[in-house]
Amino acid sequence: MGFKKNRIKLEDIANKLNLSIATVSRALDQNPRVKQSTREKVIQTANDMGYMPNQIAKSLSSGKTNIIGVIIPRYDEPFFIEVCRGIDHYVSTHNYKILISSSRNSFDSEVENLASFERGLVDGIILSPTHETKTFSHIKNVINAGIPVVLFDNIIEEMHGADHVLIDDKKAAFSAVEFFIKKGKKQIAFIGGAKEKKVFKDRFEGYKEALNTYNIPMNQNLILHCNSLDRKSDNIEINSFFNSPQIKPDAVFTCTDNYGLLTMKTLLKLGYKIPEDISVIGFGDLGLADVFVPSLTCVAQPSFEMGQKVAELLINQLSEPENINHQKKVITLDTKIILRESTP
Amino acid sequence: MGFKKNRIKLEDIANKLNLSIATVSRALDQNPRVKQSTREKVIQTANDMGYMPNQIAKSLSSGKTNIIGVIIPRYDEPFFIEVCRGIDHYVSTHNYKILISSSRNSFDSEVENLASFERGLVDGIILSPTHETKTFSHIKNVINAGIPVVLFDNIIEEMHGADHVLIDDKKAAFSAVEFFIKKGKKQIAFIGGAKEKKVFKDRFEGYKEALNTYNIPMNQNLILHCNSLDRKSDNIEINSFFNSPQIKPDAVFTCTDNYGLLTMKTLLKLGYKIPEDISVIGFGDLGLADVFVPSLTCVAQPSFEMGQKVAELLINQLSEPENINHQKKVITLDTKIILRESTP
DNA sequence: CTGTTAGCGCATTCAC
DNA sequence: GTGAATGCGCTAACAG
Repeated sequence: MGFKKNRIKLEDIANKLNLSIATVSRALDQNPRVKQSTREKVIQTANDMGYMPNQIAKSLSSGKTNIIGVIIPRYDEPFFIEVCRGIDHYVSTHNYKILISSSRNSFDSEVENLASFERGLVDGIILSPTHETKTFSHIKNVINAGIPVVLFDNIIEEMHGADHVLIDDKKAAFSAVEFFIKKGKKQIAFIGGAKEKKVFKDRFEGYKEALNTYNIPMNQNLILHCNSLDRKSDNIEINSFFNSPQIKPDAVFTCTDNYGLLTMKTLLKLGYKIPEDISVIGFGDLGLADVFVPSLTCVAQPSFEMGQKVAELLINQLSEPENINHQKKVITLDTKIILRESTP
Repeated sequence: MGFKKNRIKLEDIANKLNLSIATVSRALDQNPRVKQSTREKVIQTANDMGYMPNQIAKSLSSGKTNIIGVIIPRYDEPFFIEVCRGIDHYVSTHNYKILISSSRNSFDSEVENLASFERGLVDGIILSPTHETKTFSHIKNVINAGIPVVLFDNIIEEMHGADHVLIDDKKAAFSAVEFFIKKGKKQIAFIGGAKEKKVFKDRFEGYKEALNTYNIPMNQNLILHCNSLDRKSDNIEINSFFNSPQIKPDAVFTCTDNYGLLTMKTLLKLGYKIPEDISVIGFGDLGLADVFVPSLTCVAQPSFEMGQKVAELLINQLSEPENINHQKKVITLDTKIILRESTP
């Protein structure tokens, strides 16, 4: 039993003032059933003695910790950090804190993290599933255990049993490609990530649909699905893609900002002029899209807002009288294209 | 009193097996003082019944939460995220989790966050002080309350009462500027941030000392201390700095990667060739220093390692028999220059 | 090896 | 208005 020094507790205050613990507790709790003069005395002595309530004891007694658990696939992705900022921003005004952990893009780790949160440490959970996550039962279990879960990004059909927030990836990609087409582009390349990941699949769908809609034949040589997980390898893949002689795109739609920047880097090195010879659109609008020369036109994803929204959904569930028959909510946020120098 | 559904507890298992709660607890706890057959029965039933230990109850009883509180000045700075990754990496192997909160560069908020952690939620605290933080008493208080605190980055003298991890900012800046000088540069510009911030002050000292050492006169027109707090305003400041006609530097040392990238952006727009006309060195080596065209030479700061180290110091304190007369440790990590295209 | 008992610090019901 | 008693779920002495 490790004890934090000689912490002051309610009992100490009670003894000093010849009051009961209950009264001291009530006095500190804004409970009206206590004389004004007593309250003042209690508050005064509490301050003098340097009293700090024990959050753990409070939690055990009250059944709530005022902590929200957040599970993201990785830390080093500005998108997730922005979402976390949004979450933090919202919940902090409701007296909650967030406990962030990373699943490191591993399903097993996601399950582990959930289990750890289920041990009563958090009142609710916000989760962004990994691309390995194909099933929903681990999440369902937590919800059944009485802990609300709200999801964002990368949601698959099976998960529609929980509230979630996402953007319309297909539509967003469609509009970016449509933008190119309307500018007269014919050879539009697509650069995405691992095909198993829902968001990349959807964006690819949007790409295909745009081409279809405008009767532009799809060319497999203009399509790249990066499989690597770090930027260095991405760079290599993208490099060799554009170095292939068969490829002569006049526009590139990339599924992340990083892909967009790496694409521009590669193209510049190859002597292309952007946007004169070729245009590029990225996806996300975080990080340094606006710093690069030329700056990168992007599909802007409302990350911060997504965090706020997902937090709002969770807090709402937490303050509902009882989660009986909670009506599942799906929120789709809008994206928009931010025009910069990489497009005409 | 909000209750999590009908959670299985030790008592339920005990009842079902006609055992005492204590025995069940011991069986689940790897305690050797329990018959093998009993242990197996208990573990089996616990699994069958879907038992999840209540972390809060455990914490109250044991006096430790296995949570480390982390306070950083802001989320949207890759440096801090990297440090957090390092912390997480280290503590997760020691069965700890991290609770991150941001002081939003405000001293008051830092104090608040500390107080909140002092309420018994965390076993130890890792803190990176804001640049507003000029005093140490709020930290001292927490330490006196028996909660170990380890600091990193932006440490001032007064704080030497706590373990901390930092880099030698002055030396790092000195070596970068020395690098320029040895390449024959004479007009070396300095771009830093708010002068109140310790790290910027130290880097400026290093800059001055390098010039001094090599008998190069310092030119006030070549020095910029950015006062803004966001990238957009930084951009404006840097822009107007280089647009001033008096300025003709042949090299620029910047105190962050972002300043470095913004500087290159500005210079490229002005028609400079990098590194032919002018060289640039950034500081940090995070984010997209290697993606930019040209890629940015940097003083590399070992952020992830810093996180690991600071976590190690904290965990060590937590596992010491008693914090009696703990010998304060100061760890200085090495930096190195990563050569890229922005320098000859 | 197992059971009994007594906390951990606070909130809350029920008396007075 | 205030106090005494009970419980939150689990750990850890102390017995046996």
